[in-house]
Amino acid sequence: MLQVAFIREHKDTVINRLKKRNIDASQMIEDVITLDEERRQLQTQLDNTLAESNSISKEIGLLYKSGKAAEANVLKEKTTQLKEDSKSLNEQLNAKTDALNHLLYQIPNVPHDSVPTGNSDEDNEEIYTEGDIPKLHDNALPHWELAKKYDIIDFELGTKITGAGFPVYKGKGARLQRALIAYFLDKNTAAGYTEYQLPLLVNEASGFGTGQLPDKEGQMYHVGEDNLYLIPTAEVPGTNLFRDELVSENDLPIAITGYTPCFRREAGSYGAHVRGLNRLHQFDKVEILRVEHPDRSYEALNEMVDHVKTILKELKLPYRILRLCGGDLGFTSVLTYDFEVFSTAQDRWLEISSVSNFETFQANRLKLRFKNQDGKTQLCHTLNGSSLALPRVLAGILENYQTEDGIKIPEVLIPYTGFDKI
RNA sequence: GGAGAAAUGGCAGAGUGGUCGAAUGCGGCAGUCUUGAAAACUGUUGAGGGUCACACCUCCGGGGGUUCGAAUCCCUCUUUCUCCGCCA
Repeated sequence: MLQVAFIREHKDTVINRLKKRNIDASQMIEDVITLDEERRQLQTQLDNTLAESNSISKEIGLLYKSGKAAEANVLKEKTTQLKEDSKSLNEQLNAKTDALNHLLYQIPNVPHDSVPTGNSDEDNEEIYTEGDIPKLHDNALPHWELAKKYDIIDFELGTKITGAGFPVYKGKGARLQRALIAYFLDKNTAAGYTEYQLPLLVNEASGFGTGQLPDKEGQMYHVGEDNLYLIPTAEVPGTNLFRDELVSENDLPIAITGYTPCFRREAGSYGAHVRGLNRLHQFDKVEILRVEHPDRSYEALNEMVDHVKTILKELKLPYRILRLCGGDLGFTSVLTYDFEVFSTAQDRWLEISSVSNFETFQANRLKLRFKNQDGKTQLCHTLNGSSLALPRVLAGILENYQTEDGIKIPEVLIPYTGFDKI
């Protein structure tokens, strides 16, 4: 969430930048400022009341010590009113703080200056393309047909044992998945990211820390009995590693990577665009995640983009990079680059990676800070990106690498699969 | 799952009703010494709110209570450790 002090000092910038998301936040921003002022007033009143009551208590202690019990008892009566006052002030303060926070949770992050204004994915800005779109033979198939033809992914079996959106990978399909995971992790660790294996279920505090809670609980699977959530992305456990941490400036940057399955309810998504591997309830993803000094978080963002580029280049998949417009930008993000692979058989672009800088938006909630050279504590910047999401990369490989007599395996993956063709 | 013990600053660890935001050690930072470093010595060093700056307020696992006053007493939750049971 945004910092109140920042809102107070940059009111107009905040309102103007939020217009990029097509929202008029002026009323909310005014309300935040008013609530915060009221909150601080109450805080001061409460502090003064407590200060008075503290000093009387000290006096009482001294009087008892010197045997003046009668005088002490007179003072005791004075504290009764103070106690009532502080109790009521405290209740008011809590109510005010809750109202302020409730409002702050509803305000999305302030988009970067370079983010284009816009409503939908049509307004995203294409900033880079690479790779040739292959010319496929006449009988080229979309990946869900290929999956059936070569018996490598079984969607019906998944539906039987769990439900739609839980595919079963078989034989060379399963092996190709494992190869991709290992390949991605190897690329990420070679680039300096430390590999982590993270819990797949998280508690409420973690969901809250990365912004899935409150409000978006409907998107996560919930284990009611233990009040745990299945992670929708490794971002949740990965970022929460640093919740309530005060790191040293020398510890920065922190760069981690992890493979996890991801679970998303995707309530309300149906239709042709969710066929096959395009949208699933359970899928695999390798994530990269960084905690950065505020001065170099954009440099880090570019490094992450370059890193993903080299992977796609090695896989020889045609892709493009988009700068997301305000309307398509995630709630917590300042600036996001989406990577899309061209699916030749479906004749459409498939999103396979999303690389974002959140600046202090997550760190503020997480209380993830570092001590700067002046000894002051300061919020870190957090960033993350997929490197990469499996199903659509798999779909891209299957569709773009198909030939009349089988699907070729990208060269860099052969050491991992142990075969060069499906 | 049963029984017992514990949770204190970046870490370790003292503190059982008032002058305790908290001894001490380690670590960090600054300095002295040194060609430089190490060692030694000296000083300094928790977080949040608030203020122009002070003052002041809050925080000793979370929440609640007793008391004029709580790190300290009571209730409750969570977590950790030890023993027993179960188990990949």
